[in-house]
Amino acid sequence: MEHKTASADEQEDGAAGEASGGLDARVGRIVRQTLADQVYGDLKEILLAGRAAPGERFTLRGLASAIGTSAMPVREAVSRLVAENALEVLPNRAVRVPLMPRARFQELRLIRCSLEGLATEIAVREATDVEVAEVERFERLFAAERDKPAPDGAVAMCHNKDLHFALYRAAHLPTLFQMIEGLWLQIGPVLNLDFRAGPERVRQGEAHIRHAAIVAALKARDPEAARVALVADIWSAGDFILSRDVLPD
Amino acid sequence: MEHKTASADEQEDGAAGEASGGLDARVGRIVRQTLADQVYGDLKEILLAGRAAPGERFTLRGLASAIGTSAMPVREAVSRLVAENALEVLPNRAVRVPLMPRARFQELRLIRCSLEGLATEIAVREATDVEVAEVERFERLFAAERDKPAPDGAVAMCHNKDLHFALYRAAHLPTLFQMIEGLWLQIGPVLNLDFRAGPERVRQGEAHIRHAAIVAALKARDPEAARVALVADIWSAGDFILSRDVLPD
DNA sequence: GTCTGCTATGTGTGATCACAGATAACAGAT
DNA sequence: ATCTGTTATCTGTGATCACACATAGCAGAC
Repeated sequence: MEHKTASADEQEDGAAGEASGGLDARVGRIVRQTLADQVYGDLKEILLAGRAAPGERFTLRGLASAIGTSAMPVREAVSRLVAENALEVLPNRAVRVPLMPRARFQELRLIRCSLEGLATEIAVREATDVEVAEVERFERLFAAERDKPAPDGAVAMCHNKDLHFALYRAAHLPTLFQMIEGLWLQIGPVLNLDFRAGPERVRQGEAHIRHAAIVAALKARDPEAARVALVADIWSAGDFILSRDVLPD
Repeated sequence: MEHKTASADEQEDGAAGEASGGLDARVGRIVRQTLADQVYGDLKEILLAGRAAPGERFTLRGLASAIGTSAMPVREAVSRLVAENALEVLPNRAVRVPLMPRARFQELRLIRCSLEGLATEIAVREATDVEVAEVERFERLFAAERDKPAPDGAVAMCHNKDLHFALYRAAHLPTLFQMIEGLWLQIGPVLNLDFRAGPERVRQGEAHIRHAAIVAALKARDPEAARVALVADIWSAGDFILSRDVLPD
């Protein structure tokens, strides 16, 4: 029915009176942060940073006591992560970070190429100048880490993530961004295996070449070239991981 | 570390003894069905079938008493749906099925073209003969409903969904399929607006043309043609909804 | 009549308790 | 020594209770 009038007004504004002038305009909106949201964010960060190994198991009560809350918020956070395939519950009701069989890894790579390629194309067309500059900044940070005498894999991985995410954010498509984030949540634990493989990975890898190509295409506003470079980046990084024999099946 | 040895064995088999011969091999595995899973499935079905209007609000306790359980399983099910953007919680902590602003609808259409296009391409290459036959069957059911004197929009919509999902399932990529399902979960409530627009929508729509093209390309094993036809299907259906003025913003 | 402030009701959130089932350690038999 | 059956502990699941907060309804003042 009239779902249009039913809402869309209680979304942003709470003050029904005058819009500006008084004290009302100066107080920042308080953001509700439930405990479950907090736990969810923490687990997400752990997964994205690759600080959890595939197959690693944990318990609700253990997490709860570690954080200092009851099991309830943890339960809710885990439910969300399970819905996003970032965690899984075994038939025995045990919770763990999912394994990554080769087939699943290849499927995720395929999906990533499609979705992140799309985001890249659009970002190249829609990015503001400051967003372009930010992508370029992370590209330089990554390159700088690579050229160090003793590159730190974890730091490089972080810059890599920031570079990609800055690019995808520039597409200004929130749902697409969120879906990509969900994909990274799933591959995070294995990407970690890649970047912690040792400094030689960062050195001999072709990531910096792809990154340079992406940034060049971005500055030249060439969507197709950017997409091709990004797909090459994803694909070659995947090949490296597949070439090592760390994935089961 | 050795996450490989840590598991992958307690996944499928519970019997550690001999593989066959005894009674063990004949008993079917019991599937655990938690209450939360049940509620989750129910809500999912409601959303997919379009039996919930955008903006519609509900309460945990209300749902719980309607189903006959406590609020806890409902809470967990809602958490998952929220994580998938199929439901949303307002800052006031109210739960509702999300509104669909035009921009969001267009974004989802874009993502759908990318993901469902990918699934279609692969399905055309990977589908078995029985899967091809099943897609064709749903295509005929849809066409039959369309040619009736008084087509039923809901029935047509159901056949449409079955047709698409049978196609995507034939790609044999579980994660991709799940992501597409998540997208349909989000557009379900507005797709409903489309198909309930009246019989003339089913009649004058170009869906059946696209569907026929998809099936033809599938049988001819022409992935690119199938993808093009599918994208055209998604795009034109979206245009129809956009042309009506039911979406806010 | 309109607006302000209070009150009552209902909501989500989190804690705690009870229960079914799974894992693991252990005792006994072969 | 290996295997089997038992028991003890722990884990997820669901119910129930307590609390903070939002909304709606109502009374009072201007």
